[in-house]
Amino acid sequence: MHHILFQYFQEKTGINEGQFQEFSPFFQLKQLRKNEFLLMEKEICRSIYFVNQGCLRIYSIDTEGQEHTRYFAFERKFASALTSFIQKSPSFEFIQATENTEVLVINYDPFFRLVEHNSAVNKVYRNILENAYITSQERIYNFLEKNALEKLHWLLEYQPDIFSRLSNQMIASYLGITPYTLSRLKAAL
Amino acid sequence: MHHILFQYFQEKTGINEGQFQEFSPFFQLKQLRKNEFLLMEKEICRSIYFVNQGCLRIYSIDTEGQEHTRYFAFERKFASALTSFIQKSPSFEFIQATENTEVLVINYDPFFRLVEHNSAVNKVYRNILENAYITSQERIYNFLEKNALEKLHWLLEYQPDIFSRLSNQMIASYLGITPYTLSRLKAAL
DNA sequence: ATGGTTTATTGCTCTAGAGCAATGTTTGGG
DNA sequence: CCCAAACATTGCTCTAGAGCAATAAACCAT
Repeated sequence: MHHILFQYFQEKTGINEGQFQEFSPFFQLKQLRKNEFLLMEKEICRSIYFVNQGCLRIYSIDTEGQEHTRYFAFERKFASALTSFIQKSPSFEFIQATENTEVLVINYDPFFRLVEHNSAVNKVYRNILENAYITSQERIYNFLEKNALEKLHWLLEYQPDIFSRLSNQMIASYLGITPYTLSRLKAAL
Repeated sequence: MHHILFQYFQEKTGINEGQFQEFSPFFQLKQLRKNEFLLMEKEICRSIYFVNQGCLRIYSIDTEGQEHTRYFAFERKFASALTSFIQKSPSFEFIQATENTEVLVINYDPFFRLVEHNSAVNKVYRNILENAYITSQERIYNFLEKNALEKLHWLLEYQPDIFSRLSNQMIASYLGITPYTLSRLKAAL
């Protein structure tokens, strides 16, 4: 069950199975049922998750009760409420499984010990941060520069699979528009 | 002139002056006049900059000609078009000095050699990435959850110094609103 | 299959903020 | 110190998309 994670590390760092096994026991398997939460708002996020199968949704709820989805982590993706995890601060984000999901979990202390002392984990963490940043930038510029229709086109082009696995409500909250607007735009496509 | 950078490294990693001098020659001093560019759109960003004195503005121009400012790097901050720098891809961002500015420059190859082989630089790079991500998130949630007036209040609270050093046009482009709206809101405060 | 709950669609109204134009104010180079 | 160019303010109009309400469709547990 660590096989997918090994592949991931191999691609990113070129390590072999022996080197992988030095730290793989720190990643523990966890099964989640649809809608189960890994993290609630205000809790400190103490783990990073690697999705073997399924999907995690990371979102926040603003003062008006609006949900804002930041990220959908599908297979072979790491996910965490990174700001909370890094700073050990209360999270403003929720992490929830959108379907039955299998994840590998690693906790803060072993993770950062490995970041300091294992060059493969160091490199993968750097890679996670780099990708988190780049994804985040892409999102900002999509919000700034695109209107609702352009955002929808962007999503259709770059993440079309999202439409078959997630509800319109979730997609709308990801695009930063209302489900009403999303519905109208889809009808007019 | 590397003194401020040494302080920065000392705070973040606890290294001493001897350890700092092992890599500090890779950072070279550069003087910029007001409005001078460090990077134009479509160029590949091949350096990271540390601001000794002054301010760098990182911004993009969208298809409608609108400027969007992502970041103001004041004293003691690192700045780069990170996405371009990391991926060696053409930048969609500009980097420009908003006033006469003194920076320390380090280029891609020596930088990443140091990231791999010098634990202080590795740690500082991780820290740059973590902060870049956290800042970026903060910005996304500010855009999603706040209206124009709330964004202005947020800026007044957390970065009030910006108002005395930068034009309203730049501030508006940072908040994602028009200068008209900013002007009206300020008048009504 | 069947009924009840959740989710999606669509007509209608309303508003925050964009954009233009005209005017006033600041700034810095000669 | 002065004047041109850049920058800021403000009245007015317009629009993308929010929000509500009513209806239709999809989903799920028994």
